[in-house]
Amino acid sequence: MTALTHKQLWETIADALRDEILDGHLAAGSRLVETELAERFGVSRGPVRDALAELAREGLAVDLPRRGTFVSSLTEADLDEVYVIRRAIEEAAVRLAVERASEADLEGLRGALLEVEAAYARGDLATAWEADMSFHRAYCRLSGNGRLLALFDEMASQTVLLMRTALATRASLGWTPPVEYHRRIADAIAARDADGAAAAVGDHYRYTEDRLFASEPSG
Amino acid sequence: MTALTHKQLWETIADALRDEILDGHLAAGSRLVETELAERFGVSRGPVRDALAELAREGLAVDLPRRGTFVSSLTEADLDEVYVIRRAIEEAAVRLAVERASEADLEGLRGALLEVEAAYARGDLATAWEADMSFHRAYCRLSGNGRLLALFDEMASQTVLLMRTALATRASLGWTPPVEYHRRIADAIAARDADGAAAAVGDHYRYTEDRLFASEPSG
DNA sequence: GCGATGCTAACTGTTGACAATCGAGCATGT
DNA sequence: ACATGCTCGATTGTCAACAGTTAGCATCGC
Repeated sequence: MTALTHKQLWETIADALRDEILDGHLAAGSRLVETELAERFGVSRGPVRDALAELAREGLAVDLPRRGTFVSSLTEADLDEVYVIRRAIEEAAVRLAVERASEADLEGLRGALLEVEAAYARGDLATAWEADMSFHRAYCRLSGNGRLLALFDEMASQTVLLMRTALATRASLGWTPPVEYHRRIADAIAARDADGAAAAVGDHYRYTEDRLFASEPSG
Repeated sequence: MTALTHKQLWETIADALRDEILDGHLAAGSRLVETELAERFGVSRGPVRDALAELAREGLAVDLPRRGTFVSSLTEADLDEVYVIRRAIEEAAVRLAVERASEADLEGLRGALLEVEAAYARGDLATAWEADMSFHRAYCRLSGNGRLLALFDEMASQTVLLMRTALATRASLGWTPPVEYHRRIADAIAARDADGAAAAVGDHYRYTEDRLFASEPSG
């Protein structure tokens, strides 16, 4: 807690609180008192205030006016909501990407795809997840729609957020990398096949949601 | 500027600034100095700070760390971006609405539709616009996806925001109410026809975007 | 004359204190 | 015993001042 070069102070506070909430150290419904937190972090209430606002924006906390801020509980339904939105915006994204992507863009997309496959192949789940997200982000960027990309980023962070809750165990159980879907998406974009790309994205998410929600991993 | 019962102080400040920006009194690129604004509104820098953060979230201003806040310029491209996203999430919304809507829900949807048509019929553009938005919001609510609804609300406010800029004149020129599309959407949902509903939403937005962007309103 | 360096002014990020507001608990009246 | 009103404590919303940083400019050296 010493250096803190430039990375907005309240951002680091938000990170710390986010970790505590997701790790279960702060139970759902707990009160987040500005004064307490300010003292605990050794700062004033200003940055704490901003951090709480950020958490509220992310859905991790809820702010009752004149009452205080409380940590909200996240369930599987939340993750389902996020996936529905991701599917919708990514289908739109690939349709635009098909029209706008240059050859260099397509090359970059293939590169991202290879990274995902390589990471999965050598069993490096951590980087595989990151590369996975980067791949999705890549074609969202190719859409040329800044707001769409920002939206994806928001939903992506929500995804990793929700994955870190109780769902984490369950999600990691029956997980099989959706690499083939990724390849289908990339190929369809390269072939300038909008419908095919959108369908591939749809199949990707149907597959993922089935893995996560449909059946209990009781075997 | 006296009463201000409870409606968050910074919200009224944000409203005032938003108006000034959209009315052109604050040119794009202008600096929004916290101290100045605080003095102008007769408050401290705290609420002003929150108001500027809100404007930044809305995309009306951009915040450079340690530099200040500047009003950003909005173009037709922004409105196009918003419509792309609205179409994507509303297509997803109607698909969900088809599965979840009760008979009472469908009745409410038809009611909203009638309000839109009535307002358009008697030439009351102002309420027609509001009713129009309410209709769209209605089926987004029926999706049962809270995040999706929140997203729609955000995009809806962005729409009215962008409509108030220079686009306002242009938009109001060649405008023809897309009532038939509304009816198609409502009917498809009532018929539990997911593909039809999504297609209707798609056609609606294709029509709207054509009206707005495709051709200059040069007669 | 031109580039680098140090200064200055302005603005943001942060701080600790003050005031307004809300909920809980208690006293009081019925 | 129950409802009602009041007071008190706790907590947020707000404020004015301080410190750190950045951009712009003048000065100095080459």
